Order: sequence, then C-alpha cells, then structure tokens
Amino acid sequence: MSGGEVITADLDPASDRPVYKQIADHLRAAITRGRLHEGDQLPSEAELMERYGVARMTIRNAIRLLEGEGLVTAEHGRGVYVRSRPPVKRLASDRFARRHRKEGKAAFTVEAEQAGSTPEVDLIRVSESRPPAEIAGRLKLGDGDTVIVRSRRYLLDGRPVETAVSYIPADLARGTPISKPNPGPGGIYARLEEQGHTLDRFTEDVTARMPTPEEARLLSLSPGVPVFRLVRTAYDLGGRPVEVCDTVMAADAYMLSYELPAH
Amino acid sequence: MSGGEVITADLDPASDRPVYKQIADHLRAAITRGRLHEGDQLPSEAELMERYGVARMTIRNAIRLLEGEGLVTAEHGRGVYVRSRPPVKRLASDRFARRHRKEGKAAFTVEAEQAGSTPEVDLIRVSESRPPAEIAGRLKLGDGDTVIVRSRRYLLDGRPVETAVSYIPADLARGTPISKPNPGPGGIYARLEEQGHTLDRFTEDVTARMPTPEEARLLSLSPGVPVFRLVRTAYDLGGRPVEVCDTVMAADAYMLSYELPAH
DNA sequence: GAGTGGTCTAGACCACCAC
DNA sequence: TGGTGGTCTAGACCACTCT
Repeated sequence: MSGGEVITADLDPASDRPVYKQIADHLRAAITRGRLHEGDQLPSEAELMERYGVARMTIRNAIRLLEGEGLVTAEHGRGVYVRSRPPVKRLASDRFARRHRKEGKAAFTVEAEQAGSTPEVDLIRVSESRPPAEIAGRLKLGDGDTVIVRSRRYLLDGRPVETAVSYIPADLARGTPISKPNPGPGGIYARLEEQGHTLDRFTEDVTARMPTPEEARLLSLSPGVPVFRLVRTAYDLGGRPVEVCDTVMAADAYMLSYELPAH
Repeated sequence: MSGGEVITADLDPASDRPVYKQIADHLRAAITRGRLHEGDQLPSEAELMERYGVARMTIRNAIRLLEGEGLVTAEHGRGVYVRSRPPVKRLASDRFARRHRKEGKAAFTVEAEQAGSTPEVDLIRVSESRPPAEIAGRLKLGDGDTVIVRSRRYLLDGRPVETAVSYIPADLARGTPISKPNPGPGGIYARLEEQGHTLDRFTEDVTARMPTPEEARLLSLSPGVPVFRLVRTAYDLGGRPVEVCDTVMAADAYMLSYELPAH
C-alpha cells in the first residue's frame, strides 16, 4: 500500500543504538532526503512491524520520536503523515508604525488582508483586576493599581494562531471604549493616542517553549510544535508604559522579523 | 522516599480521559502548584505503579508526556526531576551597536562578561564554498559566486547554547583575516568596516522549532526544549548585504529583546 | 467491516548510578 | 548491590476513519 519501498536500509544488530532509534533514523532520512514528501503517508505500524520484524511498541516509539521532532503527525484511524509546513506569516518590525494605524483597523487585520488571508478574532473577554506581578512591574504600577485586561484569540483562514492578553492601566482606560469588547476603529492604540498618550516606541521580549496543554488546545497545536511567547510594552512620548500585551503564538505559523541599527 | 504524598487526587475510572493523561495531570498540578519544586525528584516509576495500581508503561507514558512539555527530565539510573530553568541570557537590540564593537571583542564575549558569565567558543571551522540557495538570495549573489563559511559553537559557563554559521561574499574577504580561524580584534564586523563596508543596519528573522537530533546533540538539549533559528543579515551604508549569520540557539537559554519605533 | 492508530497489561533483560 | 530509568516483547481491547 503506502510505499514500503521508501525504506532502504536494514537494522544493524551489532549497533549500540536502540532499534527504535535506528528505525526513526531510516524514516527521518526518507523524509529529509525527499523520498517521502509533505503530506505523504508513512507505512502503517503493521507494515513496519513486518518490515523490521519487531514488536509494535518498538515501531510506535520510533514514530513518537519523529512526532516530537515535528516531522510527522499521527492521525487516529487514518495513518501517520509527513507534516506539511503551513504558510508562515511574517511579522515585520514596522507593523505598529503609525501609518499602518490610520486605516481604522487593527494591526493583525491589516496584515492578514495584505497577505491574502482571512483574519478572525474570537474568545474576546474584557475585565478589570489586579495585574500579575510581572505585568505590574512592566507597567510600573503600585500595589493597589488595577488594569483593564483584554484577552482574545486570533485566527488565520480558520486556523487559530495566536492568543493575546493586553493590560492597560485602569486610569488610562476609564471613560473610553478600551474597557468595552469593541474598542472602536484603530483599536486600543488609537484610543490611547486620543487620550493624549501619543505612542513613541515598543519593546518586544521573545522567548520560545513547548505549549501547556491548555495552549495546545486553544491553538490546535500538533505534538512537536513549540510556541513563541512575545511580551510587548508600549510607551508614550513621556516614556510611560501604557500597555503590555502578552501573546502566545504557534511557532509554525510565524516568522518574526526585526531591524536593528548598527550605530 | 521521594514524597509519595505530593499526589493527592485519585484516578477517575468514569472519565474518558486516558489513565496516563490523568496521571500526568496530577503530576503537572503538583509541579505548577508548587508541591514539587525545581530540582525535586518525582516518585519513582515503581512507586507510581503502586500508587495508581497500573502497569509500568502507563506510568512511563505519563512521564514522557511531561518530558515533552519541558516540565521534567528523566536521568538514567538516578530518577525523574522537575526541570530547573537555567538563567536566561537577554539579547538586547543594541547588541551590535558600534559602541559595543570598539573594545576589540566580539559581541558574544562582551555580553557574556557583562552578565558575569564565562564565554567560550569552540568547533571553529572556516571554508570557502557555494552558498545554499537561501543564503545566496539574502546576499544577492549570482550563480558562480562563492562565500567564506565560518561556523562555530558558543558556550556559557561550559554549557553549549548556540551554533552559528556566517557567510561572507568571498570577494569581500580576500586578503583579510576573515578567512582565517581567528579574524582578529573586533571580529569580522571590524574587518568588514576596515575594508570600507561601514555597517548600517541588520535584519533578524526569527523562527522556532524542535531541534534536529544533530542540533540536540551539539547543544546538549533535553527533550521538550525547542530552538530559535535566527538569521541575521548585515548591510553596509550602500545597502549591500555583506554577511548572513545563521544561528541555532537553545530556546531555554535566551530571551530576544527588540525595540520598535511607533512612527 | 477492514484498516488505522490509541491505550493498557505483565512480563523480561539491560544500562546507569550511588552507596 | 539495590534502585533507577531504557528497551523490547506479545499479546488484548478500544476508538476512529473510510468505504
């Protein structure tokens, strides 16, 4: 059926390398050398058991290894397939430039449409509370201060790609639509600038790690796909931090692009 | 021995959730709620088998799940431990500013010493060859053009954290120490500027993924630790790309920090 | 219904570590 | 030497998908 001929090498009984790793090596080589392409189905567990003359768990261990490397995904009842790389969205370092903010649309929406994708936002929740210590520190808030918390999820062409939680000091948001689910045209940055907090610069701190089960669920992540955690702080012309945005992004959906001066 | 009392909940036989996932949930909760701290040992497989009354493979599946999430590491012959987060090196967006380049030291060395760490560089190799297509495109090179390829590995306090491969157009490197293992004080950027290629700006493209087995070996990565791939291109004042540096970094060792203008 | 992967059992032997 | 995790076997039953 699904191409037992893609594997050419035999096991080396003399090798110290465990059998399941040798099998994973064969399958990995078949993928990286192009004998198996994106979307191709791997031989079934039964076929591989026969091919190598080993028990089922040995085959499953080999496949689990490749799954953890992000090379294949197993689909219950269907088979194991070579993972296809989804199109990557490139986030340019000028994506929050003011000229992109004048259209009355949020950055995510503008960018997605320019790339020919369909953007969606869901799971919008807004509340007011005490911020976590890390956020309070970034916003330079005192002990009793509260923030407006805006959380939402972004999707591209139906696929969830990013969750985001924004924290805005409550005193900046009062009397504005910032504390409403729909903050109006241009998003919260437009509202902050209307309040006299003209934006000057942003900092972004980027880390990467494996997702929590909750994040994997919200972003429909396959095994072997890490996430970016990107924490952006917006400063006004007075140097005051006016928003912190804590985002978790499917790492296989993004390329982050930055420009650095040499002087 | 190692605290069977850290797990409080029992299995729910009525639940659809597989037993090994329920066990993983219990252990994960013990970690995230602070009943198990960084470096603590989990109960042994034998203890957990008795505690839950299940077979060994069920326990091992639970632990493998947590390993893949980066929460624990199993050490052969010793036990399973809650992963301790190593200190993170913060890469600031001004790390290639000219003022940091005047000391006669490379960026990695300067930064590490400022942070109180001991930097090392090893596995240095230099050669000349045709660049991969992706690199040739970034350097705007033609078909026959060759590049100097400089690869090396960086370590902090003895731990490997990053591999890097630099590509410099061969015509810029001829007659300079750029094609020698030791390029001299200030590194290759200093040499390029001496040749009249004053640096103007850099771009960095950042992605994240799970490591290949080769990368995991070179960086001594535990299961559940992704890597950053950071491709930096250096441009001179004439807008010509003069170097591309392709780096793979242990994601648990770095925070990438960038500054974005709002205008 | 046939074929796929997902879960689980009950053993065996081995390799590594600490005492 | 005893305890730890690593590999492997040979089964069983289940859940999902496609036809």
